[in-house]
Amino acid sequence: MLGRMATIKEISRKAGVSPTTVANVLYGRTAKVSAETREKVQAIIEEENYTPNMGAMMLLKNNSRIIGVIMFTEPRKNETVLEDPFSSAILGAMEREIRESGYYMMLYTTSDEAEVVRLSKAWKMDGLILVWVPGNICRIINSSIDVPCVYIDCFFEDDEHTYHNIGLEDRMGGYEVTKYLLSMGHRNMLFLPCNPIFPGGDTERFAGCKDAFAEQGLVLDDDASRPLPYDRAKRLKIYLEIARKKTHTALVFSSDFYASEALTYLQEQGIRVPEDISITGFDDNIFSRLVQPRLTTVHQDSSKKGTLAIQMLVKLIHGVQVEEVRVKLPIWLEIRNSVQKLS
Amino acid sequence: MLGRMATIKEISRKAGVSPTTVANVLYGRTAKVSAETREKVQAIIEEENYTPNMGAMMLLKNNSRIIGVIMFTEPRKNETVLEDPFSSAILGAMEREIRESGYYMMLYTTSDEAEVVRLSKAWKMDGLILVWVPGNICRIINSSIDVPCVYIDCFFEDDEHTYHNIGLEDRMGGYEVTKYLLSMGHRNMLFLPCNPIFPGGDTERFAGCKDAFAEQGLVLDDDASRPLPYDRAKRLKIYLEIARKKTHTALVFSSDFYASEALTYLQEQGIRVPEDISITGFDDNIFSRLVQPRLTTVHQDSSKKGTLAIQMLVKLIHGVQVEEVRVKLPIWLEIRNSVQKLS
DNA sequence: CTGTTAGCGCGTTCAA
DNA sequence: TTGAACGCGCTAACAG
Repeated sequence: MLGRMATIKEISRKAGVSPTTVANVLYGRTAKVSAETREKVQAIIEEENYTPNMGAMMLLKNNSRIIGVIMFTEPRKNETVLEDPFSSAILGAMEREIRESGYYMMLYTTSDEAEVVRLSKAWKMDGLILVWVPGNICRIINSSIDVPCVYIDCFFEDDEHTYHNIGLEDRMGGYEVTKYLLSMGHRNMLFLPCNPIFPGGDTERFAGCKDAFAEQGLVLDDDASRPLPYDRAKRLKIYLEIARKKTHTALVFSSDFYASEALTYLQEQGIRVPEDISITGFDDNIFSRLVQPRLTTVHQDSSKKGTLAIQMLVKLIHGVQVEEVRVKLPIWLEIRNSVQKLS
Repeated sequence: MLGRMATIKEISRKAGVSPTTVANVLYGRTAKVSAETREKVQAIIEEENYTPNMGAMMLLKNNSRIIGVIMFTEPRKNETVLEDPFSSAILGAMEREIRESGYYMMLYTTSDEAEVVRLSKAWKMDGLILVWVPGNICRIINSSIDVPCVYIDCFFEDDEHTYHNIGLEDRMGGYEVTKYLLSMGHRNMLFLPCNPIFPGGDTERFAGCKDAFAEQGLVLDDDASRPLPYDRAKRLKIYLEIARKKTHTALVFSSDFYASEALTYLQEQGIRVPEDISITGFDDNIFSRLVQPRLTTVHQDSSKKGTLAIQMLVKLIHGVQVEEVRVKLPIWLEIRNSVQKLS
């Protein structure tokens, strides 16, 4: 307990045996140690609360039992991604699953693939979780890293590598919400993706919106998508501008976070939701149930993404073949009160 | 880039020099290496994207540059604490500060102090951040661990050890909000702490509530505090029961999370806020600005807690004396629309 | 002046 | 039941 952690050498000295004998006791090689010695050594091991020095283990086994969790931030985005409640749900689930699987979690935020490679090798990581990594960088990482990688919400540009990904029925999400809006009489909708730079989930969701239009023999063109900036003040300006123009009857957001931000702000500016403009979200997290009116939104299970990702990664680490390489978790539409029926 | 990380030995072999020469180049001992050799070796180092094996470093230096971030969960609380937006704000700030200070972040959730001790020693951690640790466990940790520890939102039972803590003007928070309620004519308030087990911030806040009453020559007795259970369904039942009894005119919550939960739920049950009952929050996070009416709440800067904690820890690691051992970050009352003026 | 050999830190296994 | 050797980075001491 006190002072520094006991080493095998110290324990062996206290017990008056060799380090090898201590190791034999530790690993239950009873055939190699007399019962008497075994008990004496065991007692000291417990007394000293012995745990191996992970540095020595790394050197010896060439691995560390560390799972690196890498959250990609975009270079332009200065605030930390972790503050998003969506990532904290995933993170919480991962921490738990990593710990319960007997691994350790190293958390790192970056937008530099070289750093990821260096980190994983310096720490002899057993595996990596990569969240929101752009497709071109996934390719670099997969060809530079030789330990298992599981991606979360990533989209890949090539098929040279086998990518393991935990994703979502994004396209179906866009489709479902748009189909609903159409059924409520909306024809002029605006899609507001979160992410101004990378193609990814947002692109898929917008494709789903188009699908719903096409199904009705209608066309939703590319002008109907307006990416949101990272700066809150700029976003608010955009919300107001759009609502005042009255060219759209419905705003389709790609996250509950921005949807509730817009809803709240527009109300403060005297614009009624859904009477003046309809709003939909995406995620079905706590935000969608706090605002008044409650947000009609697309449900997804964020924690499950984290849990599944770790379970898949641990399988890969153990060399178990994973049948489903690209998981797409189901979504469903959660209808509440933020959409107006148009006559 | 490809395959495993290059070792000094491999680089020395490629350059046709000894490992020592490579080390001399790495550490800029120019006097010991000819300019020609230096450049040749330097080129290979960069080409191979060399980084030291952290396991070897741990063995050599007896530290790891790992900062352990330990989130205490209560044994009864099964859900992960990380999903709380409050902890994600702190966490995000810490991740950033740790990375920018050149350390690595290992994240771990537990309620077992022995595990904390073992973890910190096995990994030769340079320092620890401990969040929401009960006082009796702080004592054990401080006497068993010989690396710097900085606590966040902890309360200590003894003065044998020097505890470094980043906390909040909790008592002042309870005082300010209660003073405001009194000024609005409320005399029957109920304080609803988050944490049914440990004394801590909630106790301080409640003491602040009593201070405000005492200042007016009034008494707030212990019945005016009702801890909330972790089970959501049970909480909702409590909210409704209290509101229906009409014995209290104001509910003083210890977090925006529960305050907005209650506000939303009571509204769904046909109870008007603040006309039928007033509600106040604590934290001033996004929740308080999403609900309608906006929550009157006590402001605190969660991210700053994380940043300051890491800055203090890094100082301690570097052996720098820290003048302010127990930081209490300021709070202020944020008045919005969830409190009714009583005549 | 330039470069090398030797040895430490720790846990594990093979050969003795 | 034990000594020796290995994995890797770093530095003190030493050789060319």
